[in-house]
Amino acid sequence: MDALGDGRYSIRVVEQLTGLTARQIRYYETKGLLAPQRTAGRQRLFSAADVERLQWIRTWRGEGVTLAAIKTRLQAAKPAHAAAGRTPARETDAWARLSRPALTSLYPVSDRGRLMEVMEERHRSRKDGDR
DNA sequence: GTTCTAACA
DNA sequence: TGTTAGGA
Repeated sequence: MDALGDGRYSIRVVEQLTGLTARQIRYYETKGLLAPQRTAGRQRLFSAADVERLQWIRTWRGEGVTLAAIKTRLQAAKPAHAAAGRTPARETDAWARLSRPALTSLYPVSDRGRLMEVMEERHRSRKDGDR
């Protein structure tokens, strides 16, 4: 039960992808850090964007950033222009700083295989020293 | 069988 | 946070 095939992931897959526990993921949602869509049965369906947000949450949390501060960063990073369906006029906003460059910095790899390895490493460190 | 919410360890 | 109860 993993890939839903259409860019949406079950919470279990998101656990593997982010190295977070389902408990944490649900908790972050209650804190308003993300709002994955739901199935009719109320099960969460995470988009790639949701996964990306969670990866940032995990990274920042590891740096000691509080959830409140992370929420602010994510809100700043949230591209209002995306919802508006147009390109942002200013490339100097938070979104521009936090998107491509930051992700590239976190995962300086271009092949999916290596990316999965990196995430797996993070997943393994979840239970111990990484906190 | 998987995920959900709520609540307690 | 982890874990479990009790449902959907």
